[in-house]
Amino acid sequence: MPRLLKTRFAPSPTGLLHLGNVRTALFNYLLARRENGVFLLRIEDTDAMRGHEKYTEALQADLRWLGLVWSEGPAVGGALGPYLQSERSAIYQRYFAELEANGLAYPCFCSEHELNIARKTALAAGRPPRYSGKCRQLAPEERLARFAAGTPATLRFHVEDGGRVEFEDGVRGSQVFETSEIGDFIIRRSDGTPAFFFCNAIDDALMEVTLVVRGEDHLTNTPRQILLLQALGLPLPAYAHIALVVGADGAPLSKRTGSRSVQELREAGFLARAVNNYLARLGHTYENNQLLGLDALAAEFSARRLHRAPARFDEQHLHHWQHEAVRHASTDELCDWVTPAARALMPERSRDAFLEAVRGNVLFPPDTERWAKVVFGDTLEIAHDAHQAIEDAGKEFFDIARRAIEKHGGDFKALSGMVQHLTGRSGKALFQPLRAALTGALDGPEMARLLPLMGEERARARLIRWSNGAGG
RNA sequence: GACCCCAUCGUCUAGAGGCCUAGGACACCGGCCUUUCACGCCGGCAACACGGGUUCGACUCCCGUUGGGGUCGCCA
Repeated sequence: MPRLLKTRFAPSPTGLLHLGNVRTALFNYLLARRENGVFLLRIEDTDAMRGHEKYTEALQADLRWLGLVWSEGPAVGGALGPYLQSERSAIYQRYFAELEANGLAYPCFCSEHELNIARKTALAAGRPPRYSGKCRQLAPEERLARFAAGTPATLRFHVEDGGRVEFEDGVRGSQVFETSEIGDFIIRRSDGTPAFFFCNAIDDALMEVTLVVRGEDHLTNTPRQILLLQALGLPLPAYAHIALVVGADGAPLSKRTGSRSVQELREAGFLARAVNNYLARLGHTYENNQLLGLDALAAEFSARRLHRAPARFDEQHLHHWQHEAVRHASTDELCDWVTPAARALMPERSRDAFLEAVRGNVLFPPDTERWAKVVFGDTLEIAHDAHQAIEDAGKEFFDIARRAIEKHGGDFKALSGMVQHLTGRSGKALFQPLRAALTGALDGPEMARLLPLMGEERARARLIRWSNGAGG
């Protein structure tokens, strides 16, 4: 009988969520959703660093913004909580005690400094930088003496040499690791807090997570967690390690290579649907090239369709999905999305028509504001090339244009037709100066849609400005 | 350094031995639409990292080389 699929996202609130993080969250969400399973959120705030509450809140806001709702975790609860690791100390203590009682873990008195030196010497000598196991040999009385002296101690999990750990990775296939390559690792820090390898694995088991989808950076750490879980007799989840996202230069994602936090993307005006569509296709493939909603994204998501090589972040692709998202957004959505200044400029009754007119030509809210100013604003900025086009057309041209607008109002086709007829100009020579004087630019949305929104008075004034002034 | 993972157009990718004259998307270029530009629509350019095998046949399998990524933390 197959267990209900339960995936999880277990971020550490040490900073804002970025593209790589949130992609992992998305994949977990999509998998759970496709199977009607559970998507769980757990906050790994063990080091209790300052500011973590701020980030805990921020990460939940980011997830909600993207629509990646969790059905178990902080804020929504669940039977297997608490879902903040900082509230689970008592649980961890039990397992530490069990491990120690069974002789599977031992206190280590080596100082950080000492360990660093050992690691460096090992590396320099071409040996693997693995813990020597020094404190494992300590006699009981020696341990007692150190404790009595107040020497700080960590707790190490003992990994026996000569074994092997095998598991099936959901995206990489079967994996085999020798235990001799692992070494004893720390599961409790000297300040008593649990280390990542430990609480992460324990919680997955205790919270009944059935599938762990995480970055490839955890692949070679997986055998440690399996060993731990086996030592404790806890159930093992299935694992799937996804390739990491790298920057345009192929190096790990950094601010330098365009990696931005989800918060920054949202503030820049990216639409959640654009981010989701981009991320779901980064290292994964869909037959459908249309903009998809989360449910459609989930329906065709498959771990088998995940590419195993690191994927490069490409801003152009993100922009493509942003363009699609803007194109398909409802006018209500767009109205919420534009800048407050643009919103203030748009008259209620021409709001929808305006948004429909410009949506194909805008990517971000400031772009919309630009057109709102052009269409509804009183002053007009004229770009250099536009100014040139106006001058080239000459004053007589605008005398005629003025008369045309007085006759035809917001009917751009009739207006331009009349100007063509009376000036003999057509094509570029006809439309560019008209567009330049009316909008201050040589490119933009269809004039036939902008002019009626602009209103006859505003348009007329803009044409008169370049004419001989007669009839002002 | 050891171990692990990976390698198809510039980028994201399809491809599970003959369906490949290597398909799609983004970008780019061209055309159409629009009496202008943009939007939209249509089309084009463009890749199997290299070297050995295995096979009647290799993008697909094996080995090596090169390149990239990851892990080996009292970070998660």
